Amino acid sequence: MTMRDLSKPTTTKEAKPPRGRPRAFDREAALGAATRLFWAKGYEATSIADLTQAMGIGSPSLYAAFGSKEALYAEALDYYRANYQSLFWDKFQRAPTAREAVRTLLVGSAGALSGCSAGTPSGCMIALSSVGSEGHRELGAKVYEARTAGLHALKARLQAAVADGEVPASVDIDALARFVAAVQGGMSIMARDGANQAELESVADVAMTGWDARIAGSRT
Amino acid sequence: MTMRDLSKPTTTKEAKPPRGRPRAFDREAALGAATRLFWAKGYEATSIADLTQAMGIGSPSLYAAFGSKEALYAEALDYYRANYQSLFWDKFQRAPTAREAVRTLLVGSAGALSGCSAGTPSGCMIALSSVGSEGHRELGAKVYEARTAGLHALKARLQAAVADGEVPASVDIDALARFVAAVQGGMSIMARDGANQAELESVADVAMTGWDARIAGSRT
DNA sequence: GACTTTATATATTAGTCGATCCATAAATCG
DNA sequence: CGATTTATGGATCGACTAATATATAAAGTC
Repeated sequence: MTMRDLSKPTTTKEAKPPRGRPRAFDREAALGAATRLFWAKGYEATSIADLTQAMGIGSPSLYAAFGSKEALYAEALDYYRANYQSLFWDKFQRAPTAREAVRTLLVGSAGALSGCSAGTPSGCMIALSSVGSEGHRELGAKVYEARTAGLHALKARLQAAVADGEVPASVDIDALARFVAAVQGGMSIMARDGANQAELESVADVAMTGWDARIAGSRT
Repeated sequence: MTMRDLSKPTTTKEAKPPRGRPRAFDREAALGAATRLFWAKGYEATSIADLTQAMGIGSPSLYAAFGSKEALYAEALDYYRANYQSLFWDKFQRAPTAREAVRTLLVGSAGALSGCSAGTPSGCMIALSSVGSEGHRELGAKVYEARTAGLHALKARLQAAVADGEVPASVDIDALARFVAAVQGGMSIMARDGANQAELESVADVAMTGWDARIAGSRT
């Protein structure tokens, strides 16, 4: 007669616990710990021993839950995008104008990348990942896709702005999008070197000056 | 009686060959090969076996000549700066104006980072190095110094431009220098993802628009 | 020539890597 | 209850890691 009795009867899964011994750790929390470790140290430099210690589990549990180090890294990339990168990309998507979208993206990046959120490494895990150069082709392709997704989002927003009349059609959309992506990537490198939020925001500020000049200049 | 007899008598070193068996390989060439391998794969992912194969020597010769993997990487950083990075930083130093210095730096970076020079990896070895995050503190400090050296050169050139009257004193020197450094760093990330020279040059072009607007805007 | 010094090639070191085996524990099913 | 299924902890696997020991080779010095 409680709400609990009716809360999930229509969902096909999760009604019954699985057959065998239940997992003794929180899979999501362990994945989060692994993500932050990969984020801070990179793929190659992070060992299974490092991971099991940070996750608080034994290696057999790690392999049972995630399959392999590569599979764990792939899941960590998804976890990062969903739980950290989305913070400022969501604002980008919701902004009313392309200019405000880019501005909030760069300013939000300045805050997030400088490591203000306690317990998170500095810089973007995806921008700074070099797993593709280290000989892991599949993971490299996944990181590459994640990186280009940002560039495509910028291009799409700019094209929409051209359609809306916010941005003149004479603007080089690709160049402007790549410029914003490059500034954001550079901010990650500087963040890893210890740049603080104010310093990164000043970069974003200059970049917005460039944005405005580029759009104003194309009207001639 | 030949020129050779007189060419180096005043130099205290290199006159005589060293005492024992002479080295059978070209140390500089081997260092160059090691540099390009570290450059392409990063420190952690490059093994001694990879290095000895690329350098064409055995591991005892490597350790006799360079000391350790870390010492070899440190020398590779110096080799990179002297033989690759100097190509576009020299132009920066020789440019008559700060604007031309920055422009030639970014355009030169676009060419060099996109891997046009045959046989060199894409992107900047120093900008993309994550050796400091991988737990190697000394090497990380060396990479950090190399990265900040570029930023300091930019600041110094801007200050000189202010003294010359090229740039108004109201300009935020630090922000502008960091902006240029960030753009250059972002270009390295894009280069590693396969961006070609024209794409990187378009980024440099937008960045220069930002530079001009920033300086013009500060006059108000 | 004998002696010293340095470099190379082969083989090997102790340690760490990612990944598993095994025995035991903890749950559901019948 | 026994049977089945899954998870865990400890031990361990072969492969690879950075770094060396040993023996031989090639140079200068005397």
